[in-house]
Amino acid sequence: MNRFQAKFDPRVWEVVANIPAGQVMAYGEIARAAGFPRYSRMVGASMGRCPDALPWFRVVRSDRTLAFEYGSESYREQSQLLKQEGILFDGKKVITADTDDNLDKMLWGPSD
DNA sequence: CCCTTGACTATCT
DNA sequence: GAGATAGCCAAGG
Repeated sequence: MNRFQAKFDPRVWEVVANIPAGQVMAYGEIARAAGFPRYSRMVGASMGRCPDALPWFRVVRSDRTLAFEYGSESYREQSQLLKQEGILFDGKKVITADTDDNLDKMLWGPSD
């Protein structure tokens, strides 16, 4: 087991694994959904060592840009995978079916 | 124990 | 809208 399994990870794993295809989620959103409101950086740190099974490419920044440097190899890999999921790009930003807050409701139900 | 670093975020200029 | 700042938590040197 790698460092991914440290402390809070199991929930993060679940949340990330449950991101629907064609949708993306921000680090902070994942952290919050997993029950760790301020752990966006920890999520990112863990994602860096995540197993292949995790759909890491569905994880983006809060502004919906990719976390990698624009044009880098990782960036292109992620963008390509996202495109395969049907996600389009608006320059550096990904375009999803809607905003990420509806994803929150998809996962946890319309609580409001 | 102090400092740096990191797939972050919100806020201010 | 882009760049700079401050807050944030954990891990490693």
